Amino acid sequence: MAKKSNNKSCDSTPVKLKADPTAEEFARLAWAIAHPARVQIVRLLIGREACVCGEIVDCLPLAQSTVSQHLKILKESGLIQGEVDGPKVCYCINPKQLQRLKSLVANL
Amino acid sequence: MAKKSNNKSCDSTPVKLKADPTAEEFARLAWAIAHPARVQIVRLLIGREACVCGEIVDCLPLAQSTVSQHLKILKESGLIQGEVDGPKVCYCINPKQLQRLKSLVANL
DNA sequence: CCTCTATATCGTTGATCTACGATTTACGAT
DNA sequence: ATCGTAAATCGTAGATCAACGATATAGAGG
Repeated sequence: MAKKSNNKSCDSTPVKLKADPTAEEFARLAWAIAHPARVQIVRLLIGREACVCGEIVDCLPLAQSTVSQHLKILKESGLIQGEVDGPKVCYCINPKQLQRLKSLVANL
Repeated sequence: MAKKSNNKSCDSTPVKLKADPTAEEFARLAWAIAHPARVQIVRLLIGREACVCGEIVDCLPLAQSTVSQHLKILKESGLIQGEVDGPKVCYCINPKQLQRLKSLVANL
């Protein structure tokens, strides 16, 4: 292929950046925590090791169904895990995925 | 066991968590970078010191107006800065705000 | 079985995002 | 003054989010 007459490359990339899987993973994780309620939930779980869903609901000024939605989003991102404990559900941080997020941000 | 009629505190917080300014700042910054295109823009600027808007557009598979929108979002978050350079605009990272993001995530 | 509690899911509403083409604005050069 | 280029903004359409109340589900206990 002929070189472009006007070299409009960025860095050493000759063409447009394709969908970068790392960028997408980064964006997915960043988005999961990109809401004040979810930041608070994550912080709460980091500080408590584990927490029953009802306690989380009591800590936030949101309806139970809304909190449940946020928990679902965090769970889908892998940042937290939920474990059924009788009629309740106990949530905790997933240290591995949290570390992944920290690593991605630290290496920016 | 009597129902904990009023003691529904999490941790040592006696009542519902109010809107936490730090959580909101965190969410705002995380949200700014919570899109693959914005991740790529930030990475590009970190690796290049500075970059003219047109080069960024050429690096992404998006229309110029869309890239301009993403740049605006990043600029509003403080993560990047734009400086007019003749008819062009030169963007660069704002190291202070990037450090703020890193610090918030690292201290999770 | 029935009931109570805890949680998830459904359905809806309004707000916000994302993308684009078209237009406008700003600046340098002719 | 006019033109051309670079960038921002406008206007719009479709998708997704965030919040809620209502409802469904699952397990514990009477």
